[in-house]
Amino acid sequence: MKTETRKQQIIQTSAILFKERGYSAVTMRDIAKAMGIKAASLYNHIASKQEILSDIIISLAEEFTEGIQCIVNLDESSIFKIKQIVHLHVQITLNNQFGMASLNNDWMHLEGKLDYYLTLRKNYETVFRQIIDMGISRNELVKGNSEVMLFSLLSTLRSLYIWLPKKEELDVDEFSSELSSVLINGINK
Amino acid sequence: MKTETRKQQIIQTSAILFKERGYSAVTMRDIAKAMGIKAASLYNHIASKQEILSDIIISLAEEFTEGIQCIVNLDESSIFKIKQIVHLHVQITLNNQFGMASLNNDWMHLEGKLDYYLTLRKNYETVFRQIIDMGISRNELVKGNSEVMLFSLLSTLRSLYIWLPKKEELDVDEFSSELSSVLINGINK
DNA sequence: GTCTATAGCGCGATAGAC
DNA sequence: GTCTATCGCGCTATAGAC
Repeated sequence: MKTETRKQQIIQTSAILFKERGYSAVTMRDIAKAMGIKAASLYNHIASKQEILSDIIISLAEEFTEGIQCIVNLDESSIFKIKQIVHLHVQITLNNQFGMASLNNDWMHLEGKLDYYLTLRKNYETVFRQIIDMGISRNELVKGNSEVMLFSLLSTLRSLYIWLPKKEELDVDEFSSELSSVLINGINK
Repeated sequence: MKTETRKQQIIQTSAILFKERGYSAVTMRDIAKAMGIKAASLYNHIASKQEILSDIIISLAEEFTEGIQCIVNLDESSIFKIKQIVHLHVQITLNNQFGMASLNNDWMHLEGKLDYYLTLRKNYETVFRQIIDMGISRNELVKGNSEVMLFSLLSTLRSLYIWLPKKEELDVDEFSSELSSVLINGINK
């Protein structure tokens, strides 16, 4: 339909503002002003402010879910799978720098789709945990607290949206493997 | 003064709500209701909603600044200093679980003290970077991208407030050294 | 130190003209 | 598809009684 591109413009503009100040602090008037139109005009393309947030977050959450499902089914070592997960996060974050802020910080403001989001997120963490546990039992990863490993890896990957924009002329594959190296091998000489 | 404890109750209650929904989504009526009083009564103890946020964030930021200043001046290896930084984050986060959410997510809503906060944060990151760079030049850390190391360490440490509350009967020193091990030595066998 | 009442403003969203 | 005008409501903060 014709309004689809305009709707995408609204969502993209909103994501930029949501990253700067958070969903609750951004008004429909702010979004409209950033697009050079009046707030009332937004409602020809979207049903509500809530729908904007929902579109941003759910599409990203589904992208991560699909990505990790592919990775977990590979017939590869856990180290390889973790490197693929790092690459997945770098890739999605580079393509959705602004939306990632909402995914991380504003999911609790979802109304209709909160339960769905929580299911996706829980599933993602469960699959990631399985990959780590498999690595430990196969002797590919150190015997340690797998919860601490999961926490450390996920915290770093979920914060990429803050750091990646600061890097100019970033080589995706190079950065991805540098980050994998730090996460997997540590920083100790 | 007499109102000091009541003011601290307001700040603590606010921090809990700010962690759940963010500064902008929490109203003075919410805070008052959680304390069993009316919103107008809050203003006998605090000047504005902004003052609550400012108190939460600045006191924590100053605590981190003091902590890392002590650590950087130690005559110890960079590995030891990094372990001390991990311990600093675990300790402060355990004592200020709720406030840490505001420090991480709501600093952009500071008004009067935004510049001061940004100075403290920049200083913290600079000192942390110095410790890492010193470690590399002294051959204590692997030769690699120090920005990636700093990013990875700080992301994990700044996310502790999300994970630590989920751990029951946590042994601080044990968790702290498990986390240090994962961050410093990685997860590779 | 808490209350009721309310000022003054901005919010999300709708109606209807063009 | 955008506009002006506006509804109904909730926001932070203040005034003044008790």
